[in-house]
Amino acid sequence: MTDAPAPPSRIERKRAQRVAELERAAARLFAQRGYDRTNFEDVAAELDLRGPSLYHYFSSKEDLLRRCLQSSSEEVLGRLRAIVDASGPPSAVLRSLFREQVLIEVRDFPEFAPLFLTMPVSVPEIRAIVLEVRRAHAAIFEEVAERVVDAPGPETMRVRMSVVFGALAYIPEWYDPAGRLAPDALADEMADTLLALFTARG
Amino acid sequence: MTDAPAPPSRIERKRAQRVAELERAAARLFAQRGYDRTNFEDVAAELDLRGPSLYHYFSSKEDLLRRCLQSSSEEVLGRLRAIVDASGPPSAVLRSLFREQVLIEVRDFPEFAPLFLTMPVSVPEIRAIVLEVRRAHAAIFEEVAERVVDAPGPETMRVRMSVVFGALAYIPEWYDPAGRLAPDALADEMADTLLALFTARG
Amino acid sequence: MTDAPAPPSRIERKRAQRVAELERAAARLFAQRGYDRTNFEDVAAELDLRGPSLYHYFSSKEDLLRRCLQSSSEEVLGRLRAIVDASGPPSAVLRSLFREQVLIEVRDFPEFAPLFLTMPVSVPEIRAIVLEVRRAHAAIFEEVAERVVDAPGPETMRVRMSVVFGALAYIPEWYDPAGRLAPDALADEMADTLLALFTARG
Amino acid sequence: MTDAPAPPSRIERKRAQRVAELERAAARLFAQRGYDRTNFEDVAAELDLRGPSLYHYFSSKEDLLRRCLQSSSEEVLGRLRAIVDASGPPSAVLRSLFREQVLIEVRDFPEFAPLFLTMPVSVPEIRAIVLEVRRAHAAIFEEVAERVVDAPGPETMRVRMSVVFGALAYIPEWYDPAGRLAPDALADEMADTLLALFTARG
DNA sequence: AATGAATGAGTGTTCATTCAT
DNA sequence: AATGAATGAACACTCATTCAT
Repeated sequence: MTDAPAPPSRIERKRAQRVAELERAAARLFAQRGYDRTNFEDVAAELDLRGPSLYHYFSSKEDLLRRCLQSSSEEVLGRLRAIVDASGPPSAVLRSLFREQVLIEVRDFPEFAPLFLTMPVSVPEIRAIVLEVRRAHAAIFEEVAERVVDAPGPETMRVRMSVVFGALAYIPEWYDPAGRLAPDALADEMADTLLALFTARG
Repeated sequence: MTDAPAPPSRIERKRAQRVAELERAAARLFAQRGYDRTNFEDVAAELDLRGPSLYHYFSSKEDLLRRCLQSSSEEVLGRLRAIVDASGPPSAVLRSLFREQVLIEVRDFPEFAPLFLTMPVSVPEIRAIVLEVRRAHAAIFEEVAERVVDAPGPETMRVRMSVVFGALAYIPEWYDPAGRLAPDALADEMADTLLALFTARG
Repeated sequence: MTDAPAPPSRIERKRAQRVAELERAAARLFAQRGYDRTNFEDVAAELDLRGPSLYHYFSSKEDLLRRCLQSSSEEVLGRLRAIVDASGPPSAVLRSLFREQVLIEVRDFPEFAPLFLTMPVSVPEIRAIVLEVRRAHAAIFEEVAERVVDAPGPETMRVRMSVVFGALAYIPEWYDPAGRLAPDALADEMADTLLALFTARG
Repeated sequence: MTDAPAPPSRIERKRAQRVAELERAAARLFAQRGYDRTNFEDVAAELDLRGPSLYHYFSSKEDLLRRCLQSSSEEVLGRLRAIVDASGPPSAVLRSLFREQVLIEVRDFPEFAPLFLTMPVSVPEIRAIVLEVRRAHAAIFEEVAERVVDAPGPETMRVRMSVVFGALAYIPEWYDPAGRLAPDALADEMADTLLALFTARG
């Protein structure tokens, strides 16, 4: 009864690509300057457009941010869940999660990661979205972490997880991809360091 | 050359107190809403004043933020340096630093800590101040940390320090002072966890 | 000198019909929301078109309104003049005019009547058109009315005519075609009431 | 327990006067151009101010209109009710109401009357206010009119009242205060004409 | 004929800042 | 010291209009 999902026409593909470009540009500016200090004119200028043109693709500034968050979170959470689904000893899975998260932040989605990690969002409705994504993100790590460690107290566990998330969130603030530490090396080093929080003798 | 420091008159003391109150109120709002979403009218309202009255105490909004940062950073860095100056084995000093930092964040300066840690500052000049304070803050920890650990590579050290700072910066984002974990307990737990990064067998 | 009026081709007829549909849709929205709050996108949507498509039929928004006014005023004025042209005692003609005007407003052209009567037009050029139509419209009634009444002073006449036009213009504001009073009954009642202004003993 | 109503200070009186001036200026423009075509800049310019300055007195454009409606409707309805309260034969009271209404429109509140009578309001919330005032306004006339006339059918009554309100609402559209007909003369003429709708032999 | 894309002009609104009182 | 008044700058958003396809 429902229409078969029509293959995207050439015009739809072009539009989708434009939206993706705009989201990337917007995410970069949002992360750099914060949501409030980022205006439509500047986002549009990144693609040689004028501000009001963005309204052909996004219904409002809030909508623009929402879509940045949504499309990137889907991708990121998908990748992390794929790792969890692959079998293996829990500690190996956890280490892979750490590595993947680092690579996501510094190599694959450097524009989007700060949106969830550090960008302050004053609009309450969007703040809720960010928190929800963070919760889903945290749940992935916590589920695996609990299978690695032999049950410390719940508060101890919470503190250790906070160290993990704090450390991961902090990466974009200090890591310089042009520096001596390659993304892969950072991923390994960080993964080992964080894994030790759960496997080392306390 | 300079005037002898005259003892502060009663009026001057009153003014200094007012400034301190305003700084605290402003810091609270800055941390809650971000710098851009915080306006003079609302800061002034916290002390039953109107917006323009703040110009008797601060020359601009930027100046207000700068002074919030300055007065709190002086206090915080002073307390941390005092711990370093007290003698003791490096690992004990490092642990005390961690504890102190946690207590500063959650018990003694909950209003000010987010200013350095998470508040996004788009004004470049102030961003520089924040970065400078962070650098001084980090230096205190790094100096001690280097005496604790038996020289891993510099990149390893950098990653570990980033875990420390990330974890410490993340605390205000998740810690609920009204929850089961008392500030002192959090301080101990966090101190132990972070110290293990440097003392545990790698 | 002019081209012989070629018979309208099928395409031309289709186009004329489309124009008429668009005018009716536009008139409805203009009357409902006012000229300023009515946009091309919404007018076009009534015929499952997009905004810019209207430029195939109208050269501007102002032109659209102008044509709404023109085509409806031609029809309306034509019908009223036809009544005047039919012979009969002046009071009977005047009564018929009142009836016809009421039926035009509530039954035959409910979309267009408010355009002349109540829609505010801020665009000066169009305001002039509306006023011109109103003048032609008024002239029809005044010519007959003057033959009915035995010459009261010109100011008295003017006041009475203003009552007539005011009352007629007010109808779309209060009359509910779905209510107890059928269009024909309203037309009779209103015609009698207005006619009494000119025939009753003063 | 409650504070005695403090006498308005000099500064409060000045502000109230300013608000009244702004309301009058705004009403004039709203009536002339309609709500949508009237912008803050132009309203402010009437008092040699700039647009944003109006936000010291009105919280929004909608608020400005709302206050125009409120303050004028209070005054107008008060004056009409005072006439009803004064004793006298119903037909004399009704005639006085008609006179007063005419004088309100053309002499005392020429700026405000069109707001209720002819200005189209697209903002639904304000439309409701206008309708509510119109209802209260109509109720005053209807109550007296019903005591004048010896019970025609309800529909006849409704039509006659619609003629009254239509005629009264139409006045600002055609009456020229600089013309031959003085406000008082118009008031008398109109009052007699409208009264005849209820007293003349049908 | 129809429209997706784009834009310039215009507008309501916020707010840091100035100044006279 | 405090503030009411005022404003310029900035910005989100709307919309009629143009144009290439």
